[in-house]
Amino acid sequence: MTIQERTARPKRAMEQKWQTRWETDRLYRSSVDWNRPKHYALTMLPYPSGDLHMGHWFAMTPSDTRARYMRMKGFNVLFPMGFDAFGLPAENAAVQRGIHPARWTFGNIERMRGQLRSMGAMFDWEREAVSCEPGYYKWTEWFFKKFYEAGLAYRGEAMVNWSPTLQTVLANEQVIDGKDERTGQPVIQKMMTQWFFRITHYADELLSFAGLDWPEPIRTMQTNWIGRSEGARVIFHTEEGDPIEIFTTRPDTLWGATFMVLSPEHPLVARITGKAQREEVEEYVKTAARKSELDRTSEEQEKTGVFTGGYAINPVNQERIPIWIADYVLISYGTGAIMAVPAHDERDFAFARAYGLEIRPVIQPDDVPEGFCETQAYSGAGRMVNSGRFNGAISNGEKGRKNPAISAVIDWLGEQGIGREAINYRLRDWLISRQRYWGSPIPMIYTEDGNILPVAESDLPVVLPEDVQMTGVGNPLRQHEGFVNTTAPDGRPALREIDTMDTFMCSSWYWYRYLSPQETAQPFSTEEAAYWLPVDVYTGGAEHATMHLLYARFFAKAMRDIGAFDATMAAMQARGRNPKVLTTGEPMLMLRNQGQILGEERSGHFVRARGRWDGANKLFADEVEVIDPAEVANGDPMAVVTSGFPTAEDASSGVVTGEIVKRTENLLTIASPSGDLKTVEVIAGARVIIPDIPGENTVNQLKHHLEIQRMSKSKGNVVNPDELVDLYGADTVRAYLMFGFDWEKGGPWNSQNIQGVVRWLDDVWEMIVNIEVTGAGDPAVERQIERRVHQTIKSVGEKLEAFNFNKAIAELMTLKNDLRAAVRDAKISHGAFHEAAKNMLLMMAPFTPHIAEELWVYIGEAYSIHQQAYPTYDPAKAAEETTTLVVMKNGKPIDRVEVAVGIGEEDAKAAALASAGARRALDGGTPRRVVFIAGRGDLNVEPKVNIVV
RNA sequence: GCCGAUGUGGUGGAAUGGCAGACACGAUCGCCUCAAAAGCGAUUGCUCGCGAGGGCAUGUGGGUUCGACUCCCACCAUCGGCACCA
Repeated sequence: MTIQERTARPKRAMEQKWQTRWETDRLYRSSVDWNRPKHYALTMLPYPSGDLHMGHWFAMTPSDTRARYMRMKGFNVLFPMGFDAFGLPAENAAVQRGIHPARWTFGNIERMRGQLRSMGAMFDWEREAVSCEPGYYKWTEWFFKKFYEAGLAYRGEAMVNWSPTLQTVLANEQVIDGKDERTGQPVIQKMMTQWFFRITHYADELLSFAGLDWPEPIRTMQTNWIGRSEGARVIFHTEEGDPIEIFTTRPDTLWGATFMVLSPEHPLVARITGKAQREEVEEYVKTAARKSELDRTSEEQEKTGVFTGGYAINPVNQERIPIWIADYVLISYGTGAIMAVPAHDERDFAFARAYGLEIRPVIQPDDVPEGFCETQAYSGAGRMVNSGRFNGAISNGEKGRKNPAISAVIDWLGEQGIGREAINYRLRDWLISRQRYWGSPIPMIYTEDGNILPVAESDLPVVLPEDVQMTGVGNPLRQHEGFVNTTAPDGRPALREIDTMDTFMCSSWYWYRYLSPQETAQPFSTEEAAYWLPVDVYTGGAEHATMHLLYARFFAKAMRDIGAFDATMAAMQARGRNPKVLTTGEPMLMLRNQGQILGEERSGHFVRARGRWDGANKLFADEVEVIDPAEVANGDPMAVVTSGFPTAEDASSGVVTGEIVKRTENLLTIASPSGDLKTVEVIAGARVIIPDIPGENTVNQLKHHLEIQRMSKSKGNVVNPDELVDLYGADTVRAYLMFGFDWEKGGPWNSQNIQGVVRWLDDVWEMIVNIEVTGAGDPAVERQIERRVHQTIKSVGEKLEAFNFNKAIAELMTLKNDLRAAVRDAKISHGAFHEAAKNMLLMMAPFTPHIAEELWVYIGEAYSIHQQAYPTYDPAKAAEETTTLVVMKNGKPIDRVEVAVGIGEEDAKAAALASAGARRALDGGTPRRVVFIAGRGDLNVEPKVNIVV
């Protein structure tokens, strides 16, 4: 070994050199090649919010690593990228800063393109798609039109958050505590006619995940979201004869219905309300309109409701029962009305108790005495009672037809013409209308004589006009006459639909557009689709579990049913590929979710603020002094700030001490040693002393405490990837994100731990570039290195396939440690070292593509490393000769014995019992039992012997 | 509230029911240096013991098992989603 003159590991310049070269060589352009197996790797596309943040790197670079690995394993890989570019933040920017949504969006996209390139990912930029470009949203509109023509889109009523002040609809996130977040004015719930997609048509199909490798929790969440329940629809009538349809999963309890409850929005409410109750009912309806659905259905809420004065007739026994309204019944679920059976339903029970309504048991459990319904509802099995002809029928606690009582009652309801068997879903149809400007137009027109017609295909896209006034009041499209006024096919004037589409619509089909983003004749190219579809692996955040991923599945099924895949399937057939992968209507075969990167915890400045008290909790400060952490001897800054003051918050002293937990401009919130929060207003011209920062200090330099929470600009806890890339290089940032976290879990950012991957890459560089390996080498050490290389080839591959990026890098670090020890001890020849280094670089290439390429070329191998195959695992070379037999006493290890791999049960037990640890533990006695656990040579699992005493 | 997940050293995290803490960060000590940083070497879950060697430890409390971070039951805490943020 010879130490040469050291060359420091280059970072940004070297990385940019390779990025340019790869781009020039079109290394990552992917094209159809029927002679090679394809792999479509997709990662969720970003919303162009301004800057790429750590979360994007965390989502995309591991996905890139896995895509690169698949490429080295021989797949023809497609790994595209684009922008989900319509949405609310662009409108907010327009209203708040007067910048046009389009300019804001495209400016951000341009910026983010550059940031995405710095990752060194293998994105095929020729396939980039941007959802707010007419070439893209033409097809979003086209899908709407096709769905409409297929009966999958319709007009219906839905509640919106209506701001009377702004004359506009607000998003849920814009409503805080029932008030508009911007103006603080009240927001009401209002019914509005809007466009829906009939996703419920596919409810049953969406419950099937056959052939999909999706995480179990996601499948469970989707199943619960769809919420299929079996039961019956039953028609009650008011005394006046108006029908009220209800859905129940418990028709066997119909005889226990002692009242009905309508949702406050139910259309019959006004009709049945009696004169005496009118005022109270109207007041209640108004109050309910101010509440969110979440509040209304919360079990913690006190059940509220009012009597309408009306009565209904129970069709099974002709009983007259009162009709109430209550906000725990939602108009959007079932029929918006329920029969209330307080004896056998928790919520009905709580309501009946609160308003003194009758509770009548109709299911009698076998082993519980009479009066069992006095303290809580009973929802278990039993015999029907108080139910006329059905008395004695067994209700076995099962749902639907599996319950004999329910089954018998359903049949009887049908015979009597009172009701029928029915299935209800919690899933609601997809409301796609948005009363916003920055979205894809809905290609529909309204004629003078009241017809609603789709825009002709030749007239698509309906282009979003650019010359609008964004004021935050009203809908800008309504005020745009050139947009609103159009002509019907018969030449007469007509009005355009001014609602635009939910942005989930744009993101429900983008992976098809990636196939051919320049295509003008159809949404995607048939030839590309026949080769690449479906997506093989989709990665993204688990927060999209239900909505985006259900919409994506719905879209694929709807596309299938309108024939959008017919040509593609024919082309597949012609190529000898089974088109069945498209007939299932499933867009992605495999799904994996990453966790979230959170902000790093940071303590705030510990300060002494001096000034004048204004009441007990507020101080006007003319001086704020930060305690220098370096001066804190015992590590407790709180003790230092309080020292020297008799009482820290002594009213006469005019001093507040403690940690800044929050700062808004010149208002500080300070947590005092006792834990009390004090407000300190730093007056203009106050002296601010921060020892760390030389010169004159200002209040804006004071740091407040940061909790571990989502990174966001407003919280001031954003870690900027660009700065880290400048400092360490993209390889290091990529590797750290993959090594420092469990990818599926995420976690708080830690700026210290990145040193681990810095040293890893430094060591690899040092070993290959700065040390000349000479000498003969030690055959035993060289054999051991070869063994470790092959074990690592296997484990890194397995771990990457399983998305265990942190474990894969740990394996690579371990291999580096072993190789470095061999080099340091001069136990390896140049040839053996070269072979090991070559394999190690090939394994590193997917993770750290730039340094791998640089060193690959440095050791004299042919460019590019990214066109090489992943090394082949040789079990013979990986095999161990000996292994450690673990001797245990009652499951706890007490000794270890070196034995041959594959040792048999008898030999292992004998060796274990002969060990020093076993003799000590047994102390001459005999074990009660001896258990042998065989080793697994292929998995490097050691054999064990458990001695039970 | 409902649905889903998570909980392991000072920190990030490893462990098909079979050696808990791999791989790292940090810390401590030593080497190098005029010094510092970097680098190199060693130690590092807690605890009793001079030592050999014990005991205790995976959110809490139970259970199953020769053996439980892992499986089951109950509870606590935290995170994601709840239909107009994306």
